[in-house]
Amino acid sequence: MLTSKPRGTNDIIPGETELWQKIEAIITSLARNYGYREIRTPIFEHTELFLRGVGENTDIVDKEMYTFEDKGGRSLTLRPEGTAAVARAYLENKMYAWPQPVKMYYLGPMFRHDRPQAGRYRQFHQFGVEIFGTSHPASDAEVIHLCMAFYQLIGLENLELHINSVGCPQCREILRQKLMAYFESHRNDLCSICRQRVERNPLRILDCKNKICRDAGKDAPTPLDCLCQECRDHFASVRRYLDVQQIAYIVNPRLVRGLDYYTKTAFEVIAPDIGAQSAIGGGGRYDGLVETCGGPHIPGVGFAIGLERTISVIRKQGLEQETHRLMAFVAMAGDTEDVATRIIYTLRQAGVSCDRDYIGRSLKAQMKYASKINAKYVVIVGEDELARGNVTLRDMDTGKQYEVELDKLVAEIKSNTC
RNA sequence: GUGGGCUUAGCUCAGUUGGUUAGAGCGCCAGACUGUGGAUCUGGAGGUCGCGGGUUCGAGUCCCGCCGUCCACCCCA
Repeated sequence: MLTSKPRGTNDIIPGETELWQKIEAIITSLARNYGYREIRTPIFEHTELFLRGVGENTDIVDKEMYTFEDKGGRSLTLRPEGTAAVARAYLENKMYAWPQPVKMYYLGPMFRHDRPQAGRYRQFHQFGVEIFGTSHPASDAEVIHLCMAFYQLIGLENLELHINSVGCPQCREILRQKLMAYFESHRNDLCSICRQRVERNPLRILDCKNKICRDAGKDAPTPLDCLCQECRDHFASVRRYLDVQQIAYIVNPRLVRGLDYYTKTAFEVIAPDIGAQSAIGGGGRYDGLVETCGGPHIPGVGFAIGLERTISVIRKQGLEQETHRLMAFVAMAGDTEDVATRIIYTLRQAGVSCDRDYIGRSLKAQMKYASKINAKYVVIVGEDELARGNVTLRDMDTGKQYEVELDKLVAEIKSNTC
């Protein structure tokens, strides 16, 4: 259909872009404030990057990638997330030779071929940050702090920060063994889906929403039970930093993140009341990722925030602010278009936003239109006033109006608004 | 990929047991003694009833398929 957008995509139209721009402005200044610099990577990458970076057994790679062949027969994929590409760019641009750590942020569209629903789209937008080159727990905490600071600046309330540690690969393997053994003996108490998970992905049984599985998994080992000493210390340290920064969090031993590259710290921000897809942001540490992409062993930590979901919370909580209004509408009464045109030019030069009628409306209709577009002032350029060297300035909020000399118009509007 | 709901004007929705030219509210455009918005009143424009089949003398209405959309599952932002 010529008149319908591809499934799961969205037009962001006037009336909405204002909010996006505001969020983008917050992101830019916030990231700079924390010492992050922007990176812009391609919208598509070699498919291989995501296969290895994100993990072949993840759902993202398994069934959600927009993969296509270019004319040279190369397999390319629209990026389903940001971290793998940033890791690639880190290596390709030899950033390991830069002063470490390297702190970067990105902002842009991601693509996943999912079935759309509330809070889930095939093209959606993420704001994310990455720190490469340090495994210091303070960097985990900083990333979490930055994440929460973003929501705070946006004005969101009632968010839950869940944190956990999924350990290093060694801890994870121990956990896997323990879980398989545990759920093997509780197999009959699981839902049909989780029964299949026992061998395939026992970790996910932990956060199954089914009550039966919750009960069955009540005494199951969690990642926290299997941490090695190093991972245990790291997690404790991250928590201390969070405490020092007075960030409220919930330790959720059942928090398991879906992407293969996560190690140690994992966190997720939950917003109740926006439907089933309530995770508005999440992240964690990925010490193995750069190595997986063919580089040296370089630790990393970061997060990604879903902008559509964030906006959904903004709307739910009634936080949308009024947009910038047009300062002046220049209305014409009689044969005054030449003068009006010059006035518009002068106003715009002076930084006063203004507009005019283009379809030959009557003065009344021009007033009506000015009112509808919520202009602050109407400048009435009429023959009578012009004879006196004046125009009429009408305040559309108060309804008061008076004549102003032509060359004092800009100053008059500016003095009233500043 | 799986399941369920929904599809009539720009938007929200009516539309009788199937029966002539498919309606309302809001919005849009205009008018109410010709230079003044919001209120009120009046008028106007705007619909292949999502698409394709089928049943019927006759389908917006009943049946089937498809598309789209919404919600949920899986999973994730």
